[in-house]
Amino acid sequence: MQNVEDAAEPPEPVGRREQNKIDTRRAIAEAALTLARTKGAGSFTVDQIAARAGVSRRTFFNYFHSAEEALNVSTESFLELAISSFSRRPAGEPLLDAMIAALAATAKVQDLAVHGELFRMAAGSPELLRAQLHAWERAEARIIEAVTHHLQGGASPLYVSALVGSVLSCAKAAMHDWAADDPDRHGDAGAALEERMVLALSMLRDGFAHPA
Amino acid sequence: MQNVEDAAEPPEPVGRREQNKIDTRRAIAEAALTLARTKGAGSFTVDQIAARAGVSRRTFFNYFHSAEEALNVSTESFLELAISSFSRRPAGEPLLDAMIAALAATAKVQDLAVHGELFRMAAGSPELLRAQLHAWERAEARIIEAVTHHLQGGASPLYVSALVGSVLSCAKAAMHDWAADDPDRHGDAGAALEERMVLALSMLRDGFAHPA
DNA sequence: GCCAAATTTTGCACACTGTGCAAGAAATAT
DNA sequence: ATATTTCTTGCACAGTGTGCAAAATTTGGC
Repeated sequence: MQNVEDAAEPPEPVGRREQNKIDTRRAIAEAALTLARTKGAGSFTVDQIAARAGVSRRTFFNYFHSAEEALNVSTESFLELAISSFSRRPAGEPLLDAMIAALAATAKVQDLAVHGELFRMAAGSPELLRAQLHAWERAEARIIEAVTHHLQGGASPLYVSALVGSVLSCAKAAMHDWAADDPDRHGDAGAALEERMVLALSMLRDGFAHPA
Repeated sequence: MQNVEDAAEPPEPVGRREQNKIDTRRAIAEAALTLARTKGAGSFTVDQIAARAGVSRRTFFNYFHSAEEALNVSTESFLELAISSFSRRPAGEPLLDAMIAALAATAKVQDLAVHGELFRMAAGSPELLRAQLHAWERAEARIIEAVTHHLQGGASPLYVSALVGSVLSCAKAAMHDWAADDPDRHGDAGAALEERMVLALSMLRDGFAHPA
């Protein structure tokens, strides 16, 4: 039982400590999601999550500040991926193009069904909604920082934050619209979401001149 | 003590019941704001608010769901005003123009210093930030509804929600930028905020083509 | 393999939150 | 004046979130 990790990561010393933490985190998040599916968004307790994940109540709070935060792991990772995707765009590329490309790419990759679920759940759970909004807000702050750095002083703070906010609003609108469609209809969910992302961001680029 | 209200409102039967509720609400909100200023954003309890407002803890919860909600009365009323201002715009007016005008008008009228304060407080209090984001979200939903109604089916849901989200993001960015400036510098805060609103929304109308 | 140091988990205590309920107080209607 | 509606309050109760110190686990040196 010693060679658990000799396939993928060369310079990654994944000791048992870190691996255990990752596993625990995942177990908690999964437990929370299962409970949300079973009993509904705001209708279960931290104790239930902890029990299902096989940890103590106290340990749960070592990983998350609230039940809703545990549910949003998926949202966070989506945004995380979008950010890293953006930061890997070529330097000269126009901002909006880079953002569109990054978001569209992310829409393909991610485990999308869950996001639709979460979006819909949030409609009936204020606490969950607040947590999601907060996650987007944190992502926005990070993207603003990245873009500011990317433009190297070539734009006012107001410009950057208005731009980033608008882009994320369009992405959110796209996800909202996408999630509102009945969940498991046509085959490629990724394509459907990507299409809407591109569409919404094109509208933005147009300055919303044409009510398409 | 019988003619307490015979000066301004002709057809408004403001009974003692309603007036008391209004007063209580205001007293609670003020108490919360005072405490936030004194002890810091997340560093006081509901009991303290209730005590200072002269009501029972239970009554507090009859008016607000949380301490943060009580703090956000001001934010809510700002958005409320913006919405009603928008809905009074002439029918033929282009959407973006109407929204710009509505927000700019609201920026002048409102009791602005408090908003700056709240924005800055939110930076150090996750719970308050979430509450504010939630307030904006609720306003967004209402505006989307208003705009949809205003356009009478002439635009896709995606267009409307992307547009409204972007506009509000710009407004938020403007307030953020405005609040970040040192609080009490030049005379007319309203003008400063209005200017930024118009600026940010002009950028939006440009499709953010020029990094001004 | 075994022990010491570092880190993580856990139980416990404690202050605080948010809500249902029923009794009491205040405003309104008759 | 009194009956009725509406608001306030106290109480109970389940749940939250965090500090703290005692286990339990992992890591590294020998």
